Formats: sequence, structure tokens, C-alpha cells
Amino acid sequence: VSPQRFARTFFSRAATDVAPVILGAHLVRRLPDGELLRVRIVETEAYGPQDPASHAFGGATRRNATMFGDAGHLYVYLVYGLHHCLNVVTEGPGRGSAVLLRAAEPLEGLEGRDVCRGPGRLARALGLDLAFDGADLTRGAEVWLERGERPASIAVGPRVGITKAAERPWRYVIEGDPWVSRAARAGRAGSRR
DNA sequence: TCCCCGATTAACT
DNA sequence: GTTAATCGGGGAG
Repeated sequence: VSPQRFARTFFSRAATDVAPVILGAHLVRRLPDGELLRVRIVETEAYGPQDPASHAFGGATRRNATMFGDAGHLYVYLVYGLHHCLNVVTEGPGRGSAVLLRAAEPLEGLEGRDVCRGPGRLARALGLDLAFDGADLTRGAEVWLERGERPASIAVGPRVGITKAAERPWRYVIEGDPWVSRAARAGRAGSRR
């Protein structure tokens, strides 16, 4: 347990608070063969309670159970039958909130401009699937989060790919960062923070 | 059980 | 810009 890791209390607040502050943080993955993968998070989205766009809206089910558990755990789900998406659980037990990790910059063990550009690609690049749903990012040995460089400026805009509550400005990106997703780039510039 | 649809992506025209 | 791929969740019956 590296001192650079975030403690659970760091994640124990609203998703809209966690989403901007984990920009610049490092997501680290230890593969079965021992190889280390490291990426820098550049784009996130918040999904809170009382949020019609969230999987947690409507209460706990088998799929979203992790969202209702302890903060600082990894919530993984399958979309469109093909792609996995990675989320960090926020707030705490019974709340049902999380931050979706949408794009990252490869720092170590990965090559290519697009490998982490988009939530499905990010999960694939790190070799994470449903088997990792519920993994403890504050203590686990296979995947975790560490403090990184604080971004100079953060931009906010509407979330991507949803139809409900699409107007909420809960997508956060490092302003001007070349590694953000295609959707973030195409969308409105968004307001600064 | 049946059925619709999605927090996406890549491969088209 | 448009669309197929692909499958499990969850509401309806």
C-alpha cells in the first residue's frame, strides 16, 4: 500500500466533487505477468443519487451493487454487450454514486494515441472486465489509484452518450489536454473552473 | 420467459 | 454522418 495512494476518505464525498479532483491522478494496473501499466486520467463524468442517467437511479440491483458499497472501489459494467466501463465509487454505503473514467494518457506500458481515448478503450487497454467489479482501489494489488500532477485548468461540459439528464454539466476534462476523448473534443468547449 | 435498449466503438458510405 | 455488433439487465406479462 503505497503512500501515494488515495485513502478511502478521499472518495467519501459527492461524485461531482471527486470527478474534477481525480483529473491528473494515475490509474495503475499490475498484470498477472507482473508488468505495470500506468495512465493519467484526463476526462471523467459524475453520476450521483437522484440522477436519472445513473445506473443507481431506482435503487440497488445485482448489477449496480458495487455502487452502493464502500467508496474507493471499482465499479465495472458492460455496455452495448461489448465494452466495459470503469468507475470509482464515491460517497459511501447506501448512496449509489460513482465517477466514470472516460479517457487517459498512457504513461507506462502502453503505446498509441487512441488506446485509452474513450471509456471502452480504457478498460480494454488495462485488461479490466467484470471480474474486477468491486476491486478495492485503496488496497488492492491488481489495480489502484495514485496522486498525480494537479492540472492547470479544468473545463466542464455536458455528459456524453446519455439521454436522461443530459443537460447536467457533469463531465470534467483537463482543459486543452490532447488525450481527451473524441466526444469531449467534438462537444462544446464548456466553461472553465 | 419475452422483449427492448444501452454511461460505445469501428467500420462503413 | 450513419450503422452494425452483441448481451445482460430489468420491467412487463
